Amino acid sequence: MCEGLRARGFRLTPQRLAIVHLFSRDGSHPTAHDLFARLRPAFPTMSFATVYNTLDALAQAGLSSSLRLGALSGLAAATRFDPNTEPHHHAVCDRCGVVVDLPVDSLAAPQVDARKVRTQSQGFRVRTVETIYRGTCAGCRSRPSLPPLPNVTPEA
Amino acid sequence: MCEGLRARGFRLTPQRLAIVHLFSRDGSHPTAHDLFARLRPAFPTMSFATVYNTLDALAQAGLSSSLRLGALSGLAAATRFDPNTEPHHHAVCDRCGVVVDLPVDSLAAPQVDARKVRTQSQGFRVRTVETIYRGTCAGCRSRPSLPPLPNVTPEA
DNA sequence: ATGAGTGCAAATGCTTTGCATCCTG
DNA sequence: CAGGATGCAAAGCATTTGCACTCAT
Repeated sequence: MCEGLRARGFRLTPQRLAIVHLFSRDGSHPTAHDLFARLRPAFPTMSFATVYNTLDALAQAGLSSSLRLGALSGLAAATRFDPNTEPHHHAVCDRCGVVVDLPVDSLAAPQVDARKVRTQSQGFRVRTVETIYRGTCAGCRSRPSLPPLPNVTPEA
Repeated sequence: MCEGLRARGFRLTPQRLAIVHLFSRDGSHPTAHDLFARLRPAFPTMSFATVYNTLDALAQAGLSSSLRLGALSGLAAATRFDPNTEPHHHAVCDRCGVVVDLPVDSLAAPQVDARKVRTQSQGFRVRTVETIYRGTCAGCRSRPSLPPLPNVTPEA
């Protein structure tokens, strides 16, 4: 992932290396705050600007994408970031907020070649397709009642 | 739509009637600010709280849904609201931000019964499916270069 | 009349920005 | 050693909330 940044002309600072190291192995779709919180111990002077800046650099290099899933209750909806560059869907748990990646063939309705489809009556040229499945994850289903629901990002 | 609100026990105030009247005929997926701006001339004292409150009431009555599509550039991503309660997809133009509804059968990949599918390895029980096609709309494709791109909500 | 709804303003939370300083390439 | 990157704090926005007042039912 670092090579990708370097190839694009981005400088590899210690902060970026740390962010990339953490983010690239993180399948939890962390928010900028999540990453920031985990980096602060090692980089007490780290700022949000740097986290966002690096995430943006990764996006420019095609090494990450962002997800806006909306809030669960009245909380503000933070952008979540995803290092998975393979085509995939997302499943979001309504209760605990966990987000899991789904390979494109794991459901009955694959998104296949819709990318090139030009939607008939509207003249749209489609470039990307994004499918979100909302429901309840296994953990929350087996749990008796709905727990207090902390601030997203479970099983961190 | 008003009946739906009344049936749910919501009071029909002049403000709500105006919001519902405007919103129910609006296929542009307006933001709260869009509606507010169009209502202010007739209701100089209208507040955002009332707009959000009414949109929330409509959502509770199952008469509208919300869309979080993310910002086009660095702007904050406003929630867009949709009075269309039929199952449908959304196509979003990367350039001008326009959002159009797509009937479920207008593309090769229908979302059909995925609602009841339990995604294999993850144990998720899926309740809703949401598909977003991103690309370029007919108008922007025919336009020579990329125009300055004002603050979303084109052809209002 | 009674409590849901309204309006206002302040608060909240995420994200961006300006600018002086730092440090990678 | 030049310009991209960082850190800090303040600014921006969308959205929510508290509270006193109003009005639909």
